Amino acid sequence: MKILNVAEKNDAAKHISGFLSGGNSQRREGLSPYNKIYEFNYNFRGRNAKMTMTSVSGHLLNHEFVGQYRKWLGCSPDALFDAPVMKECSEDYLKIKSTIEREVRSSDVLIIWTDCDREGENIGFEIITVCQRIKPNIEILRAKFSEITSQSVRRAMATLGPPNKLISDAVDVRSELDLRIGAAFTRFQTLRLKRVFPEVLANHLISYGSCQFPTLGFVVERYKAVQDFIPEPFWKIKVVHKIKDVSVEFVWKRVKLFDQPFCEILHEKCLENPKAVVENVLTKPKSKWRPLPLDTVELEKVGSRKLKINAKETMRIAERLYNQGLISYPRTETNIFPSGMGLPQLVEAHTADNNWGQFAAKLLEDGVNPRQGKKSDQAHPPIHPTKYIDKLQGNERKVYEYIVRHFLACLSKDAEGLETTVEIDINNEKFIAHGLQILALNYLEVYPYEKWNAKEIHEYKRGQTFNPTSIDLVNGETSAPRLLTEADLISLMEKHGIGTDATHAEHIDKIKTREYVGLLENIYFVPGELGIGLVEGYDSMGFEMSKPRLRAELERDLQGICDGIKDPKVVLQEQIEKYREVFRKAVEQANKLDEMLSKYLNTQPAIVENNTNIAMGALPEHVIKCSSCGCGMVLRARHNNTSFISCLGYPPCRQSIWFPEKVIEVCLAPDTCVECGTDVRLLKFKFRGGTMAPFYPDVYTGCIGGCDPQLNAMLEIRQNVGSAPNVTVTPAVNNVANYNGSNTRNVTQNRNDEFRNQRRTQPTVPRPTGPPPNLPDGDGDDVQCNCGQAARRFTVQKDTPNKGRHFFSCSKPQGDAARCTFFLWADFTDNASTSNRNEPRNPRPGFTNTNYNNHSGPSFKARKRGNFTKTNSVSRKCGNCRQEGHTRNNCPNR
DNA sequence: GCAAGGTC
Repeated sequence: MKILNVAEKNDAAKHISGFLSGGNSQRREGLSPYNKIYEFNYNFRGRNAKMTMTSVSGHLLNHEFVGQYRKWLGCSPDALFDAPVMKECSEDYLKIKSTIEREVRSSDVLIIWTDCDREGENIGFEIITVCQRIKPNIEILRAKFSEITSQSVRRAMATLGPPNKLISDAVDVRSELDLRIGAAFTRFQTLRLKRVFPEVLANHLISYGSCQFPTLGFVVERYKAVQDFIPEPFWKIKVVHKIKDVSVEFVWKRVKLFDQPFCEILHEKCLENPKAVVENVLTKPKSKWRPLPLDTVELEKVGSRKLKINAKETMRIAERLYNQGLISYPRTETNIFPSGMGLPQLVEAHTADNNWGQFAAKLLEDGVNPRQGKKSDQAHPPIHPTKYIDKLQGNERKVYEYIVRHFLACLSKDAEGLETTVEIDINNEKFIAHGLQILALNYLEVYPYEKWNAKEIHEYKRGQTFNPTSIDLVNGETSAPRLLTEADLISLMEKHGIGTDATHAEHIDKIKTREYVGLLENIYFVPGELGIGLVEGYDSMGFEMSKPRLRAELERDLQGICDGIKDPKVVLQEQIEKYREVFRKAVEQANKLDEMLSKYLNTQPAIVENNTNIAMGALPEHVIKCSSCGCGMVLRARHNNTSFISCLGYPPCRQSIWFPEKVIEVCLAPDTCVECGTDVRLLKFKFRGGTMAPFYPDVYTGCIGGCDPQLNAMLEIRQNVGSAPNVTVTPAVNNVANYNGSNTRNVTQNRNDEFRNQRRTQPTVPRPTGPPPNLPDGDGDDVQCNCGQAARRFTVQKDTPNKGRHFFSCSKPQGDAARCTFFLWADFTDNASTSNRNEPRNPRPGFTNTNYNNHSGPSFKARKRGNFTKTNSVSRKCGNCRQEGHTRNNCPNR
């Protein structure tokens, strides 16, 4: 028994196989240099199994538009709400995919070890998709683990279960929506605004994204709050009691008042009888808590706030440290150390350091005592050092040192102090003062990023009275809020669920790159003209494009999908419709965007029309669904006026159907095929005279969807077999068949019913389709080939839909130079009474790779035999019974 | 030339 295990990343594969094998796994190379293969033996369900463990690197497949929809001018941006999308493997990950495809061939079971979060479940299904294409019946199991420790992975092996499709579906919905909405608005904005403001925005990419826009929105909102702020004067009473050098300030319990005369009266009252009476003295222990184990968001915030390294750069450095094996995985939401982490050993490694070594040693003596948070992503432990090093420089050193100090601090003890609170009364006005005495710094000794200042206070006793040194009326005014720092922005994103811990820094970086925002004094975020113009432009239309609400609503729907309450198809469609409507109105009111941007860019807008047709032609209609990837296939013309059908999934999907030279013209007929369904459009052909079998008139409307194998054979329809496309049709939530939207579907359906009724009452071209006669290969009865000799009967041997079917061909051996290219299906000559039109023998051939004979030789007309001439004349013989006086359409022998 | 989400 062989079991293929696939983890989300190499690091996880390495550790999981290490734990499962007891450290006895063998490593070998995969096709991707970054994703190794680990092998070991394992007792699985009481049997000795050979375990193979490899990994992906995050998502293996990505949603992409297909064909011309990828091109910016290939379609109108609003078409992107319906355009076919597929999940495909990007170039960079082909080697990973190939490794998995290779390994699964010899495997009996597939175990998914991706991270146990939503994205992980989806990545799991991507792996499953790839594996099932190679091995459709492979048994699939999901390992669920909350951390990568020996105990946890063994428990996961003991509790294997099915993967959760609901969770994966939710991610697919999110991913498809992000693509459709992002691309539609980005193209619309960019293409329009470059024409409206050619001097300023000609070379700008003006992107929209469901995370980047709310992030921009936070910056604009705070900036406007600062701009719009109107200071308000206030007044308060301040009491100071100074003895020698120590000055104690008592704060008014009313804090401050905005009513000056009232405040003056209270102040006067205090001055009338200024004796302070101590009403209460309370001294109690106070601690300052050590930090929680470090997660990504905290690292980014501290990087920005304390180390003065922006979040993106902090993460880049952290990744580098991780890749050198110096720290644990830096993208984690976990702030709880799992049991069995071996924390003392990790601390031990730092005892030799000149700066924090002593602290580490003392920590070991006292015993580690990790503070426990409440968050776990069930995949990664908190960020911690995994190896000691003292040779780092610059920012790498700063980040590493912070991670080490944070690690030691969170395992240490809270700082301890004594806080004294003194409450006094001056003629019925209450005041309060605090003092702080620090007893033990504890974690603060190793954690210079936080301060805790002692505050001296005199000794007071309850009931004591004293005369304050001063009782002053102080005035001030309220001040505007601060502009946002990067740390503030990350906090807001986290609070509103914008992005993930792994992507906050990227969204912030993106709005900087797009010039939507800039930095003031290198710290504070301010919107640029473009950023504020866009936000206010959409605001003026009444859309909350830059507010977090839309994303939060989607998040609720996604949770509903995960919980099995909501249908992913419905959620996807509802969201698409919602944004399609917003898009439609945005296009309608695009001048508001122009006006707002004009104000901020200080440039007059050029007048452009309000539509989305920005240099793109009409979209081609689908002929048929691609048998390989499920996208639509469309009719295209070559330079030499010949036609072919190609998949919209090109280039990843290279399926195509080439028509032979006998087809002079081909175009779409108005109807779809009643037998093959609404996915298949009828085609109107014009054939070169005499090149087709007799019952096909020169102008013929037919179906290549599979219900008419004769037609397919005569048109030499075959699959262009290239490399297997690296595509997967988007499952469940989208397919090409319904891409025209519900209204169009109904119309098509109605039209189709009409056509079906017509076909019931009107004779149409019959198709000799019955089962192949059970004949031995041999002489061709009275059938002659183009050489004028008796043709030989053969049977299709290849494993195709035509397998077992008989055909006639030249009797000379293959390779003989004199051999002619004659080809004729035997059932063309059989009595059609054996056929059953309602049960086509090739229900959906899917353009198989049958190597039909080459028809480029002499035409049927040139190799005329009595019963194979054009049939569009009543003087010729019937294609069905070969009698004269009628055609196949009205053959009495059918 | 587009999103957001994973990760060497």
